[in-house]
Amino acid sequence: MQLSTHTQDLRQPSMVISSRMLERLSAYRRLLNQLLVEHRERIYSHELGQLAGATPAQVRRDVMTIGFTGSPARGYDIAGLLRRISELLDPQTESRVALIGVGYLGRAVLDYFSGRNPHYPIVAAFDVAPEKVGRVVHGVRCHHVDEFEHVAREARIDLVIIAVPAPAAQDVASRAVRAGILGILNFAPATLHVPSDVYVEDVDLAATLEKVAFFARSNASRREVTA
Amino acid sequence: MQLSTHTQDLRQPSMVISSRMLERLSAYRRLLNQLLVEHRERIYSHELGQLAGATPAQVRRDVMTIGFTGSPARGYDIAGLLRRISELLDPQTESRVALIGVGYLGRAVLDYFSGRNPHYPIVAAFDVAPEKVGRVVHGVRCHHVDEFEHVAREARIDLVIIAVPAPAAQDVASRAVRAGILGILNFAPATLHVPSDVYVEDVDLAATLEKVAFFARSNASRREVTA
DNA sequence: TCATGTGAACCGGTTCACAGCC
DNA sequence: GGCTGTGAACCGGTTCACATGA
Repeated sequence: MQLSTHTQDLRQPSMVISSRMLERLSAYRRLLNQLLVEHRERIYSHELGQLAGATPAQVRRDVMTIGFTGSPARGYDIAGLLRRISELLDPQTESRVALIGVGYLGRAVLDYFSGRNPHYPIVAAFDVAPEKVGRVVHGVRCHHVDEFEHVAREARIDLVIIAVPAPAAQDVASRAVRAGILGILNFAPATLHVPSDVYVEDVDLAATLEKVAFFARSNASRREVTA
Repeated sequence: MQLSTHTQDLRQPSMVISSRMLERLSAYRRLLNQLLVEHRERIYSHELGQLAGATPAQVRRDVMTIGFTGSPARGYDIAGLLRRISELLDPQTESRVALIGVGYLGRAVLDYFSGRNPHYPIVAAFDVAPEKVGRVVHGVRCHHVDEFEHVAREARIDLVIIAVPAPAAQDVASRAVRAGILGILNFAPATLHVPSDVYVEDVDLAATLEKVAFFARSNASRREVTA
């Protein structure tokens, strides 16, 4: 019999949350927060769905999956649902983040995250350029990449954001893995090869723009055909 | 009987390319390009799969879907496959892009794309800050957002990249739609409501980092359990 | 009446497994 | 033998449709 507290205390034992669903939960949370600020108290699945760009059925399914319950008469309690989602998404302990690569994109990322979400503080930055090493950018000290393992263990880094040129990406990823990090947000257009217990999320800006162009075009030709 | 050239000439009549598959095709292309530079001529599905982080079956299925054929004895011809993928992904006419929001992220995007891919030139930027309007950033002139419709029609903009604060996002998106653009790459953490023939791709950096943290954590606890 | 909760059907995408061929 | 090409099975995620309840 298991009596000690453990990480599942507040979570359904066998709840499986997919990547897609996690994105929706993020969106719901953002919207519910806004609604709460506007002193709105309750909401129906079709309203939240409309706001989040999801179907009512999907909202109900998501809410059900995370083990929250509304009432047919009054919909969902906004504050309660918000609490439940945050309980699920926010880590028990903060996840400490390092940025590798302090170019334009890296600085944008620093700016974007600095002071934004206390659950994911960026506590160190790394680069190879001598003029950047030693500097403090957006409140974060920049170290040389060669010191990564040392500094990362010291600062107890859990996650890294890779914003280096593609040819350097695998190298810094391998360093990060050696330093025991658990997850990577990769902006470099390169496929990272890491052990399967390290989670990698790729954000390829060029490919994303290509995608927009591609589907925008196919929408356009559909428009021509139907016109 | 249809004799005139039209956009389907080089494409399979009823080929359906999903979002996921498009991302893989981008990755294949990147890798094939590299291989070609290294004077490699042929490649097997399991090799390309390994490089791209896909299964051999998936590579074969993708190649089949785009109507390219290899040989069991020698695998795929790299140059030929590359040509076929580019034929599919690259637009017949360039897609002209505008950036809205010239903050850190906007500038990073400008830097990232400036001179990179001639198929998607960023030809104009927009902001509301008086000190930015009129300036030239990374080779792109910055206009006031109020002039969007006028400038966008003049410059024949097809796509916009939105990098403004969330509260301003819907407004600039609506302007863009009114100006007749076809696709939006949206970095603002807001759900954009646009007509269904406008393609929107959201990139939410905060949510993405949250996702990495979430799955990194669940990997970690799995690691503890199996350890 | 109208909304939630949910089993069941559905759908798109992935993987299997094998025929055909060098 | 080992690869490609591909129908068929499979799987996860979405949507349907209806029982239930205020």
